[in-house]
Amino acid sequence: MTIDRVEEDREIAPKPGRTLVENAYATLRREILDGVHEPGAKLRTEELRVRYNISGSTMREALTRLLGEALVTSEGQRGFRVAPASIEDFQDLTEVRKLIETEALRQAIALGDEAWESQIVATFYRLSKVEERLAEDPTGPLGEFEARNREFHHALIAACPSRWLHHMIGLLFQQSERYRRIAMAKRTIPRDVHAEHRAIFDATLARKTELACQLTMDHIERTLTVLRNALEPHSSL
Amino acid sequence: MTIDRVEEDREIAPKPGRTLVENAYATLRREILDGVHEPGAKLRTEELRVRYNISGSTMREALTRLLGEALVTSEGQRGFRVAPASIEDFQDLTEVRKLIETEALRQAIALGDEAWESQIVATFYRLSKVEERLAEDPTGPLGEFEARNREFHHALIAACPSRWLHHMIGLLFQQSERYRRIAMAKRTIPRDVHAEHRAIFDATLARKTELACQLTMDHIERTLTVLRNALEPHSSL
DNA sequence: GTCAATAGTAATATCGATATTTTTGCGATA
DNA sequence: TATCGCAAAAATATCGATATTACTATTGAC
Repeated sequence: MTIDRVEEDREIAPKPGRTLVENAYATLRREILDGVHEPGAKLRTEELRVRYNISGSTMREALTRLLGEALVTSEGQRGFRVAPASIEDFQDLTEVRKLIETEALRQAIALGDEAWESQIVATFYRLSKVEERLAEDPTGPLGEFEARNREFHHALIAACPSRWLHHMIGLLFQQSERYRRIAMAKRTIPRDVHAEHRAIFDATLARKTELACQLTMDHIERTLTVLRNALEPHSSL
Repeated sequence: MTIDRVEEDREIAPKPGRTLVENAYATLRREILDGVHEPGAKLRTEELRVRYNISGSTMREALTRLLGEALVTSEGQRGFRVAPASIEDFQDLTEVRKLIETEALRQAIALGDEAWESQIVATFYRLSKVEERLAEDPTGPLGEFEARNREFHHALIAACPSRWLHHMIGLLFQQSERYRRIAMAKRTIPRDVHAEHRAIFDATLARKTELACQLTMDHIERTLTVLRNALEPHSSL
């Protein structure tokens, strides 16, 4: 396992205001999204509870929380596992995201006000900065990129008033994060992510609804293409 | 509270194969969906753990599970509550369901085989039976109706291959159950649910995609209309 | 040599008690 | 009379140990 090595790099910073379950939950989620725990891997409560310095029941509660986000699975009396990942799952994820995120974008463009626009501008700027740094040093701040990327994409659809659309988009976006991580590492075909973001940015602010939606779908689809090309046929994730 | 009264009616039947958390989780979920615990009501672990004869940590785990299905909320160090309900929330739910379920239906009609068709026929038959009984005795087996209704609607889209679409539809359908319960009780405008189901049934088996989708949207929308009419303006749920 | 039964081991699920935090009740002060 | 502070009470979060179940390896029978 790569756990020990990661332990050195990553400072597990338990935020003080939060409860112990919340901290364990947040940390474990990040580790799963980062691929520290491989898809399908067993998550032994004993092992984890030592790792996070909490008790058994508390650890179970954290694991149960991830269950609802479909990042871990649990079978009867045989404990927890990291949710499996497959190219088929990612393909499915991609299609559903295209459907739902474009709908949210449509609504956002129709309803967005000036505050909405300015947030898009702000998050796009911050994303661009980290993209620049990442272009120079590809081993750079991947975690920060993910955060800025999420912020930008969220800002685009922030004016969509549907709580449930937001909820599902959040869920699906998070799921995709696991796959994005692999795609960025194994990238074989060239890709100018920044250009894609700029195109979506321009189209959205110009209120060109159909163009913005089409660009968004292409953007979502592209990560799938990258991952498909990077993977040998039948190789696992 | 109405808890004591309900305790008489409902036999809490802990299925033997399952674990204690699973039982408590299943029971509590059903009670929330049935409105035993009002939206926004506090869920004290002490109270519940006595009710279900389980320990504190175990009860917390069950509650945490409901968190992922958005039936329960939790705030920092101040416990759990039943997720709030509002007409606005139901309206949102309705819109999103229209979007997602029609997409799934489209795919199902495009891909469904004979086994798919036969399952629709079977579940429609069973649903019709309970609808008949319910027409004669409106205070009848509401729980069974919900089950058959769910089975029928699931059969319609069973041929849709997208796991994620199914996952979200399940989530949203469950959420709607809380509101459906209220709508059926407070029904003020007449409604022939059976006719609606038959129309969807016919259109789907005839592979009339657009018609089936339109009927499905109307069907989903109608419960919202009923609920709107039944409610005084600004009255809570 | 394969299979089945089983004892021993590892892991999971559950419990009951304790530590911690929030809420409540009440009197003092302005 | 309002409100502020503080102590008591209630509720929540967490712990460490135990009961229960699943897994594993070994033995014995065919």
